[in-house]
Amino acid sequence: MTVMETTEPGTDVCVPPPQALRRPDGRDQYTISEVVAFTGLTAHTLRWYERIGLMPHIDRSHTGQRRYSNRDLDWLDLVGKLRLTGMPVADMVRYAEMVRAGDETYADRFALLEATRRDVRARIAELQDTLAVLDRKINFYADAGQALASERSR
Amino acid sequence: MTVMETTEPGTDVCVPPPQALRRPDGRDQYTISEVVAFTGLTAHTLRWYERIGLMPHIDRSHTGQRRYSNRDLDWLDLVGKLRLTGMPVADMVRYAEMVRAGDETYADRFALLEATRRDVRARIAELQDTLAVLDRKINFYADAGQALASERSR
DNA sequence: CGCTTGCTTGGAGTGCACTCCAAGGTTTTA
DNA sequence: TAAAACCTTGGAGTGCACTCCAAGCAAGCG
Repeated sequence: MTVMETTEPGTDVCVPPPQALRRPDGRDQYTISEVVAFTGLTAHTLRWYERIGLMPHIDRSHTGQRRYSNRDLDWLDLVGKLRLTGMPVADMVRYAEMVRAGDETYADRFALLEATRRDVRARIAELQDTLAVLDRKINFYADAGQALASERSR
Repeated sequence: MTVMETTEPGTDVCVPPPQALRRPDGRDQYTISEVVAFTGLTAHTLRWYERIGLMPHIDRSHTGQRRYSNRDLDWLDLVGKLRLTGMPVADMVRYAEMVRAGDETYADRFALLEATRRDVRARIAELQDTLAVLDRKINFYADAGQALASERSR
């Protein structure tokens, strides 16, 4: 009875989304469920993105169903990337608004992208720092494990 | 009258925490507000970490106030690093429980650290991918900005 | 035609990680 | 010694990013 539109929550142990399904080009009209398959987002989330102004206007079929274009999918790709950087959705909405506003926002958009790039570089540096800590700790655990093992066998 | 224990929310535009104040060694007793200064966490968060089992038992003064040790600060450093990786607090709690449980959890802890390292590497790769996208977009914007500027001056 | 599957809406609910509050006891500074 | 700053608790509140629900319309198939 109920709509089954979640992406299976069972077996997502080591698989990302199933390669996020490359979209077949040659078409420029996709239903929401196709977009779900391409992006790994849920239909809920896609509609929510639209409500909060994160999406441009999405075409509709004659019966009112959403028809996403390749352009829309490109935008969703960018949104996905920005999401990975930890950028708040509200900031992305502001960016989307600037895009809609047109040419006079070029400078601001440019600045926002550069600031984001700076943040991403900083986050990469932090993560590499963390990686170093993990490496040290893992080596320590490996050694300690050795010690424990030899103690046990003694 | 009220407790003033937030770290000033006004001017945090480009400063991280104020270098997170290196702790002066030679001591092994710190009040909660000193720990706030060292870690950049709020006192609220420190107490919350304790409630949920993320901290080992923290010493108390004879009147019941918390006295953090260097060991505790080291643990908070690790927690901070893990937090940067996006590890959920619940997972950190599980790790803390394993540490408390002792030797028989060595293998599990080792595995958890290695899995985390794998995740961190993956996230770094994602971010570098995103960086590439941003670079391309920024170059595009720079060119388009040039075009606009020359158009305006025409 | 009926059945299944898919899409629509606004609004309410969820989970996470804090964040704050009130009311009171403690410690430090003047 | 008095005022100011700091610490304690349990429980309630906040903000974000979804996530779900009910009720209903629509499309394809045997």
